[in-house]
Amino acid sequence: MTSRPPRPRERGIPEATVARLPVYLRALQTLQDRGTATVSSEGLAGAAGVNSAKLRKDLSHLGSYGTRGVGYEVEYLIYQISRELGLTQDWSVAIVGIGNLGRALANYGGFGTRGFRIAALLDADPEVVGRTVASLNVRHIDSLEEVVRSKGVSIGVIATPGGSAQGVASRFVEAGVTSILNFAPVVLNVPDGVDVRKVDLSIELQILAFHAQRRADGDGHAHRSGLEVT
Amino acid sequence: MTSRPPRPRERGIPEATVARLPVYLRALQTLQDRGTATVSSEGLAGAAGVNSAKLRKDLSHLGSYGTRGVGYEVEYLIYQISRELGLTQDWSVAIVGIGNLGRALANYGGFGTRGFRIAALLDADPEVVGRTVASLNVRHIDSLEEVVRSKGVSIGVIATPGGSAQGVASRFVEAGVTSILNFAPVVLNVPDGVDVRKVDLSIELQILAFHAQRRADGDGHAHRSGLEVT
DNA sequence: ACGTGCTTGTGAAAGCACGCACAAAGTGGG
DNA sequence: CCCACTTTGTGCGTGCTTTCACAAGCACGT
Repeated sequence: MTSRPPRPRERGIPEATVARLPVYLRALQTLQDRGTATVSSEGLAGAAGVNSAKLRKDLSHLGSYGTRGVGYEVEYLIYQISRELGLTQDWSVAIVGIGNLGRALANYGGFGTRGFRIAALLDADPEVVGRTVASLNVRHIDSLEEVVRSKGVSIGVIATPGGSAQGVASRFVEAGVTSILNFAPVVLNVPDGVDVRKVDLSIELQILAFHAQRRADGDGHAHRSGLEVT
Repeated sequence: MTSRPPRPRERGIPEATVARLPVYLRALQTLQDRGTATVSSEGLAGAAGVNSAKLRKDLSHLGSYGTRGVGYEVEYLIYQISRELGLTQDWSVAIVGIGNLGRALANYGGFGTRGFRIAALLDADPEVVGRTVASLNVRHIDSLEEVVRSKGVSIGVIATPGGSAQGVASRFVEAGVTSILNFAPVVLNVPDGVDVRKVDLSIELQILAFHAQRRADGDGHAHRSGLEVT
């Protein structure tokens, strides 16, 4: 907002930082909704649940967007992080598997404020195909390739049972989708150049159980809190 | 199965390893279902999507459960990992927020084969309270404390809208729950000694978008695939 | 009984990530 | 104009993670 950034970035943001940027972004949006115009690293770090030095180092990877003695301008920083994450363009998302989880995803309107548009819902069950979910018509899985092409889908979400996941993934890849978010409890096999991220409910529970057990039998010392899925 | 483990473990499994154990466990169960009795580190690593040296080092933290020249006995290793993760005991789980996501979680029967029992479903909406979901009666959120006590709930799952999440978390903590799995898009504030893990759909999408953008504009070199949520 | 072949378990090195602590830089008051 | 105060950006030490490479160990055939 002040002047044009001299050197926007120089290729090479650490993976750990990338994983935290969305958290900062959300905290910033909350602040903006409250009418806050400026925030210090300390304040933002508190809202995001991280150390302030870590926050500053993370932000320094995108450029020098703060003002010493003052802090960061909320609106400007939102824009810079959004741009870095690629949210200034629209991403077209297709969800396969319209069970409870698929429906939850489809109805989860606020996908990081904007940047993501759910372009299609697909399922194999003839009972589900043809229904309307989140004001979208559920189409049959056989039309996956056609849908990807016509809607320009660039991100595929897999919310099917484990058994069907690999097949769907392969079809996504075949159709040219190179970003996949997998909710099915299987390890997907994809060629190089395809980016797969996995979200697994039972894995998270198992990690919690491990720490709970550790606290229970070892006992004595408490465990650090605020663990994040990074 | 052979002989009793001499030194089961010696307190201090790296966090990164703990996060991968559930993945190994699932891969092992898949192998067992196929009737495989023995597997090499190479084979298991392939099924779990990791480097075989990493797998061996991970397993070495639990003890020496392999046989050189042969590999690991599937059944025995399943038992050891389950025990380490604390899955040999039963964990009682309560889910708050029975929207689409809450229902998806409630119906997701195969919680890592076993170890987790969904003990209660809670919601604030009078429209939902009293209904039956996954053969459980949905109770009102006001009975949270009573339910935690009577059912011995040790893990709380929050699947509410963001606005209600902190309140629910505080009530869980107040009631003595020290493990929380949070699906709401907010940073929870909890005292030390409480373990919070967060699963956030839109954060995962944003990370995918970042890599996709990077591939698109920078282009040239492909990006490593098979990223996991660790 | 012994050698061959395969696989584990682990020392060592390289790479990352985190957090402290401070210099650099900007603001505002006098 | 200068000084005191605030907050950013970062150099550096520390500890964790990953990967390589190989010695140690076990099974099996002869």
